[in-house]
Amino acid sequence: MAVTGDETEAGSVAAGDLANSQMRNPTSNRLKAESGVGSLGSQKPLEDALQKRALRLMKNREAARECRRKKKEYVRCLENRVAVLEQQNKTLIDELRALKDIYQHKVE
DNA sequence: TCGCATGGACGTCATTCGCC
DNA sequence: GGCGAATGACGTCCATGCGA
Repeated sequence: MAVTGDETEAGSVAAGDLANSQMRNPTSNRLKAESGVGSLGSQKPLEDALQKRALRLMKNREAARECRRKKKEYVRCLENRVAVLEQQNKTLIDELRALKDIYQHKVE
């Protein structure tokens, strides 16, 4: 466990990640292209596009968190099930051994 | 003590899936 | 078909452990 949930919770983006994402994503250029806003004309469509993008990123960020939480829970459940089944298997093997033993003594 | 390997968590993008 | 939610893939950061 390196980074606790509390440290990076609730929209506090790690500085490195922020820089990273800005480096990788030529967002403003793409938005300009998408919104049809060039060097001239109203800034409104661009603002709308930026706002829409920010909202989408925020929602996706939260969705990703929830997705990871569910995945971890799922894995935990599977691990528990494995433990239970292994125990059952041991018990059944012991039972079988005991029954074989009883049978053997009766035959003799 | 330093450099490296590893693992966990994160954000973003691309894709898939289900609903309208 | 379009749209939003869910998820896989990827790159990054950070903490920790370990050997030189």
